[in-house]
Amino acid sequence: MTTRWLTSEEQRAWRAYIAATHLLEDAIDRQLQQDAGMPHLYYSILANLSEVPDRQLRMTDLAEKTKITRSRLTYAVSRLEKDGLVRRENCKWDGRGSIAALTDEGMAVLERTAPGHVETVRASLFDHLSEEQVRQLEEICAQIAGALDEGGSRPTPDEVPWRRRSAPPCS
Amino acid sequence: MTTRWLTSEEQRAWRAYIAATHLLEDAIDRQLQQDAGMPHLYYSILANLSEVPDRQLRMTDLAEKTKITRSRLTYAVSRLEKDGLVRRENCKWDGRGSIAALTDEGMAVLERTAPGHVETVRASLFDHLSEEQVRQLEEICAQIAGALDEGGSRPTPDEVPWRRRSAPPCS
DNA sequence: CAGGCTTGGTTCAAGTTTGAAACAAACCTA
DNA sequence: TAGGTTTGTTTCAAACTTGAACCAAGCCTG
Repeated sequence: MTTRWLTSEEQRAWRAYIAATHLLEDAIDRQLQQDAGMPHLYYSILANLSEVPDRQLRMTDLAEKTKITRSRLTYAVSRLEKDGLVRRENCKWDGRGSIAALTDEGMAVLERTAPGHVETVRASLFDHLSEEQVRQLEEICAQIAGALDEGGSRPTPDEVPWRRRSAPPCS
Repeated sequence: MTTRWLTSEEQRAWRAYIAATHLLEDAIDRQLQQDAGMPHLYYSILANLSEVPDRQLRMTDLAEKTKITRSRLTYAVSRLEKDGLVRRENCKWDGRGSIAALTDEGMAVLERTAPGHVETVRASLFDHLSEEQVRQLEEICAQIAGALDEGGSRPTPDEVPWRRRSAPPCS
């Protein structure tokens, strides 16, 4: 089949998307590196842990939540562990498993740096969008994520007792 | 001032955004790494060069267009040069300047791999959005990029004769 | 036109990411 | 229950990114 090239409308959207994501990523990373001494991804890991019961998660679940590869997560958690913000434990129910748990210090860092982070997200993103656009953005991103996430997002196994999931709060 | 936390609407949008951008980036990178042997950024560099008069650009202009840092660009161009896809030249008008020029081989690689890339962008992104949403996405991203790009996007100096700019085509 | 500031690029070390391979525990299935 | 497959995680080397120096070449201003 001959290539379905992008329409000029799509091209503009794609280019704007690339530019916006690069710039936004840079802004967020720069601020967090400054104020929390870690890149955004690492902050996200802490944030995700903080919102879950017992503030701990199995590596694979954490990778799934943050949409990153396992090896990337392993590296990140190792660094965070070295910094004392996360502790690794063995999974009691599954000898293969490994659990990342937020330490008190990790929680403290999170609490201390969250305001600055949120402020940056606001200043970089939401301050420039109308409420309507925020809704549109969510819808658009949810659709994209949903489509690309097949296989990763198999239905939550609530019937499996030892694998709790939880509800979402912050960044 | 007390922190303006995100509303739950904003939180959902932010999380969806993070997920979507991670997943999309991964999908695009994976495909290009497979089929073109280079990550998306490197492909973008070639693409940007291909669309500009004479298929060459000063490093700083190229960095500006792709929204990346100069040092990142230096590294990338070095690799592309090693691969024979880009050639470096000295800027005739400015002794400090350095120019990256797309080689014929670079152009060939681009032409060979563009269809697969476009197809992936389509399959990963546009196929999941309505025309209306594409417009919304562009508007949203343009606003974000515009806001974050101050200082980088000083008015195009058309009055400077030796620094041509040009119109945009593909990815 | 000398000294100093600015601009365009590169370099370097430290940190991060990638993807494939290695391991080990758990889960079959005959 | 032995052997083979799947699943959870780490490891390793190669590639990439970061940010702070650094080096030149232009651009003042006195």
